[in-house]
This record gives sequence, structure tokens and C-alpha cells, in this order.
Amino acid sequence: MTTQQIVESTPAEACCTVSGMPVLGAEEAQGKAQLFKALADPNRLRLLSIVKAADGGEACVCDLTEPLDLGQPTVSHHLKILVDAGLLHREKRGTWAYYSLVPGALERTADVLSAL
Amino acid sequence: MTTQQIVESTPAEACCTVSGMPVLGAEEAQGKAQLFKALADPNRLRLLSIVKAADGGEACVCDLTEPLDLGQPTVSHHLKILVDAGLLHREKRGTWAYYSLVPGALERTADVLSAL
DNA sequence: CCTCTATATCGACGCCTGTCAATGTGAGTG
DNA sequence: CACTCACATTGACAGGCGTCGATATAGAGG
Repeated sequence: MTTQQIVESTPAEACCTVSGMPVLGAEEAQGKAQLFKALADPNRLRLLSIVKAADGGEACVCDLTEPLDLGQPTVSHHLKILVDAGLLHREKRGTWAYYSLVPGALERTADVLSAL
Repeated sequence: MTTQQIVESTPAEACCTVSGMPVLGAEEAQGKAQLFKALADPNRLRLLSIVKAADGGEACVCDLTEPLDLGQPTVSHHLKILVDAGLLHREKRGTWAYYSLVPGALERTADVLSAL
């Protein structure tokens, strides 16, 4: 019953009287930055490129280790980051793990830039 | 240093495809990764957002320090990174420095993803 | 001239990240 | 069951990056 409406509190936020100014919020920026962080490494960009150009749209780790001239654990590390970012899909068949592009993931990421 | 615009340049091209593999080359990946590195920070994303939404499409440092809750040297540091990446334009008028979006820079960056 | 304001630069600190060597796991094979 | 192969995980190290305080520069004004 006590009117706890916070009608005009606006904590420390203080959108500084910018009526109709949809600037990026702190948490929103945090999430989007993490997405770009996944793309902010040359080896990860090359991984995406190789997977995209691979036959059938998928590639296993053994095919990705050589062209990058990196150790196998390092490649697995980068692949995990790309999977966690929602850019790659992992499917284990038998002994091998096949990685493929998540459909539309790159396009959606590109849209984030236009929607800034 | 190393202030070269990464967006829109496409230098040398090097015509890699060494063994008929149309994947991203190492140097090319390095440059594009540096572009995404400029976007891989929440505060820099918010800076771009604020500048884009600002009146007249430009804002000075004093307008950017408050909403980010960061020190002035830190904001200048981030702005320099965005300018070096070719995303922001800096124009000094009198005592103030006005930053504005480079036209088409975000769109060209988005195209890099589709062209992976 | 001097001072004040707005911005850039420098130096240092702590955290995050990319890399590798070593090891763990789990499926296939003899 | 023992062994091997493909991949993931761990621990450790070096380098990069974000942040701040202090300082430098440059323009406006008295």
C-alpha cells in the first residue's frame, strides 16, 4: 500500500535528459562486446573462414590444426570460444568432432553493428 | 602508433590461395581482427552508440565522460582506438574535440563478416 | 603576461588472454 | 583387455589491454 513507486528515482543512471536517445546500456554493451571479442583474434577469424569454406560446411579439428600452424589444444581452445559465442556448432560423430557455422550467426552479428 | 585505418582499405590483397584454398590469409586476418578488437569493449560500443545518437552526429569528450562513468584519460584512450580503427572522425574546434561516426564505417565492418 | 579549461599523453598497476606441454577422456581396434 | 587415435582439459607463463593518477599541450580570456 505504501506507494513505493519509483517514478522518478532513476538511480545513478541519469539518462541525462536525452529524450528519445536510445543509447546502449551497460549490460547490453557487455554482452555484445563479448560477441565481438570472439571475433577479435586472427586465428579465430581464419577458423571461421576455413569452416565456412570447407566441404559440407563442416570440418574436424585435425583439418584445422595444420593451416593455422597452432597446437591442437590451442585450436580446441579457440573453437570452444567460438561455440560459446554462438557462432559455431559442435557435433561429435565417433572419434571425430565436426564443427560447422551456426546458420545466420554471422548475419545477426553484422546486424548488431547497424543497430548500434 | 600504427595508426592505419583498417576499414575500407583492403591493401595488397596478396592473392593468397596458395594451394587452392580460399581461406582468410594470416595478414588479412590480423588486420580484420584488429578492427574487431576495437569493437570488443563494452565502453567503446557505448561510445559509438552515444556518438551516433548525439545531436548533429557529433559529441565532445566532456559529453562522453559522464554516461560511461570513466575517467577522462580513459575515454580519450578509447576514442583514439576507435579513430585509429577508422570508425570515428576527430575534429578539433577551439578548445573542444568533436567526434563523429565515419560514414559507412559500421556498414563496411558488417560486410567483413558476410565476406568471411 | 598569467590562469583556467578541455583534451591528450605518459607511467604504472592488475587483470585478461593466447599459447604450449602435460594429462585426461572416450571411442574404435587388435 | 590393452592399445591407439582424436579431442578436451589443466596448469603455467608471457604479453596485451583497460584503468587511473599525474603531467603536458593548446586554446580562450582576463
